[in-house]
Amino acid sequence: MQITDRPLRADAERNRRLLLDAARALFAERGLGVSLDDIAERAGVGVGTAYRRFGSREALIDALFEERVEEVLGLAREALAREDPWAALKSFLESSIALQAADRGLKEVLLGADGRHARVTRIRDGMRPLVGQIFVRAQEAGVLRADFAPQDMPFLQMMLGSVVDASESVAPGLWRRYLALLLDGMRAGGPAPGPLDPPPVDWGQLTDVLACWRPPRR
Amino acid sequence: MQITDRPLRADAERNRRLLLDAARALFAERGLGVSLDDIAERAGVGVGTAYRRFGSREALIDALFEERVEEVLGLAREALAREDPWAALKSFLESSIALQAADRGLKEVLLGADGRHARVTRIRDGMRPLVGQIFVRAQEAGVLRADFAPQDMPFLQMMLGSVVDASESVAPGLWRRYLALLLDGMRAGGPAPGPLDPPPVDWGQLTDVLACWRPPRR
DNA sequence: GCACAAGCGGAGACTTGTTCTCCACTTCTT
DNA sequence: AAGAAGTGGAGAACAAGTCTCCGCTTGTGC
Repeated sequence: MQITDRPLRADAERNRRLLLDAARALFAERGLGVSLDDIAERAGVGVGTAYRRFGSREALIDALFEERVEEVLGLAREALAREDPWAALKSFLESSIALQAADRGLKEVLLGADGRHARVTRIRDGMRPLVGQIFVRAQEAGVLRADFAPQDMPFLQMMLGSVVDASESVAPGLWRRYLALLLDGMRAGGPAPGPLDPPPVDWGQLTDVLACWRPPRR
Repeated sequence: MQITDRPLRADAERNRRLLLDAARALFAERGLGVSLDDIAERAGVGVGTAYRRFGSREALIDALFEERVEEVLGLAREALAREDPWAALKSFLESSIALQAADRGLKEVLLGADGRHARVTRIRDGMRPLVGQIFVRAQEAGVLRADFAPQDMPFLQMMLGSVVDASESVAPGLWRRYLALLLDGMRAGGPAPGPLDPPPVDWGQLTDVLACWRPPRR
């Protein structure tokens, strides 16, 4: 474990960056489950180097996601900045799922496999009031059904996340179809729902999707 | 591997049943991932016995789920027997998710982790026309939105399945809330949606749910 | 340039968790 | 009572990960 803050030698610093970059790419594409060995290989350095630099996979994850907390909170703030309360809700859901679809690792950090961890509670605490505000505003404007609650948010993420996981490689963006469906269910009053945007997958694609569906761990 | 069909000795037959029963219980509660060793332990017999009787975990799974295909198809037929096309759709969704919630192993077989397998295609082929009929009937009656398709069905199962997995131990039946939401999104015309039936989880429960959420395998 | 602390690579020890084998022993069956 | 059938469970074989160790290499300061 590296503790001192004496500056690293130039080559060591370069390797640190290579590792961080490799980790970011691998976490994004395969989730937090990737081994430090895999990351080291991708970075083109030995495993030993990876362990000397970060001590453990956990520490590397912390180093990586530290910087991204703000990015996520930013999406909520951006959504809140919109005039129209419904558009705010919609854009928040859309952008946060898109972020999750683009980065499996981030999704796993946010949904909190391992909720005890500080990195999770930090994000969650920052998020809660913002999400609350988005919801309340939409409900006061009468566009979001009154029996909906901010606690429902993570479940929407979960549901759409499961579609992302299953279908992203076969029909990327299919999740938007089900987001549209959910939004129609969440809408109170207002105009008739628009058409379900991405069309459904065809039977062949469906077979492919199900062929690589995997049950959740444990 | 047991191939001959000469009748088993009485004690061997009894052990076979014990194993099947133990497997059924364990698959239901923990999914297809349980090891044959675990099953043998639960059954109160040695591992050797389990392997002599079934040859492999796969063979045991086949033996077990063989008999349940009909049970699942039965749900669809039962739903189709209903007068009201919307009630048929609703009850089919409800009963099939309830079945999945009660039996993780069955869910994994149906959603097809391992779609190449014969047991899956059998169910799927039997299911397709029935689901198609339920959908078409609801659409012709003008109660199901026209841009919905039978291929959407497995994704509904997936989405609700992810809620089941995450929340069943903390807030059993919470999935009904999101089923109600989805149904409201799927409905065309007709009466205003009823209230979202189970209320949302509270913040404490949500923390518990997220604390044991696990990302999908691989 | 040279000395040497800092850093490196990656084989392999260790861990955990499976699947499956083997065979001395026990139990049914006739 | 004999012997065929069946049993249990230690442990071999494998898989996939985490992390250590140490001989060799390299950047840095003088």
